[in-house]
Amino acid sequence: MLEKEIISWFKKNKRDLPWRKTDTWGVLVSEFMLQQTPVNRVLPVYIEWMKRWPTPALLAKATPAQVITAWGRLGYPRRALRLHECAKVITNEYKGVIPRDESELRKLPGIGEYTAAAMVAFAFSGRSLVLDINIRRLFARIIDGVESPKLSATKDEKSRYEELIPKKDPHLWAAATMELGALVCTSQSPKCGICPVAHECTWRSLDYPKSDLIKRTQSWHGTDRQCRGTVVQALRENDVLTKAQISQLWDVPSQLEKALLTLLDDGLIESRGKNKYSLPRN
DNA sequence: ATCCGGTTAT
DNA sequence: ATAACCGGAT
Repeated sequence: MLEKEIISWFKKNKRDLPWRKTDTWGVLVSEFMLQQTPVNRVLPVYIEWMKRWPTPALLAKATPAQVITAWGRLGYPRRALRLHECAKVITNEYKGVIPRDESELRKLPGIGEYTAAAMVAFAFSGRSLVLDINIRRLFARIIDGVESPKLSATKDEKSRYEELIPKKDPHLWAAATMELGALVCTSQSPKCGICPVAHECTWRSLDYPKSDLIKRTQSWHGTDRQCRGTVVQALRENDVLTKAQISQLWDVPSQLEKALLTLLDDGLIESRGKNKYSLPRN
């Protein structure tokens, strides 16, 4: 029985993560940070963040510059802005109370399909279909007998996995399958030797057929993303920078020009007078 | 040089 | 459906 084995494995082996013993706001902050960023990198930033802004109302009063700076080098700083916006909406339109309803959660900035489901499960101990890449990979293997899931979850995948959610403690099922996927059924060199359900894993029974899926690896050096990241980091470290100073940071002027425009457009930087830039101050 | 990860805009 | 969006670890 998958459910019993996975949940009992979870109870014995789960990591002691700070967002597993906090309030709904703490869970929300952690989910934003964990979108596209591994646990180890999130941990220190999360701790400081919650110390500084322990409620949505407090974060709502911060400036974008403070928020972007506190986000540090987690990557994709638009997430920091969205979390900030989210805190403002929760404060102003929900009286500071994070909604428990999945469709309400979906309306908030930065909360998509995954995060809404994760909040229902992890913040409210409710029933929802939580499908992150770890859970999808775990199910692909033990249920479907393939090494890797599709790029995005199909309707078929969703309806079949929906039926696996137990009536009792559905949130434990979400947490346990995610943890098993993250710690044991890893993408590279899965630890089948310590897997509580190795004996009923379809992929294993088939002798680990390889997926021929080509997973495009995103390049980094010399990309627009690296250029943007370089500019934002420089502005974390300097209140104001002239365009001349910023130009020193990147050797392809046209690319830098584009980065400045998109950063302005995203609200990640602002123009301060003629040819000067800073993080947004209000 | 490759790996790991959701949301949003088009 | 596809593209754009980060950066530390290995």
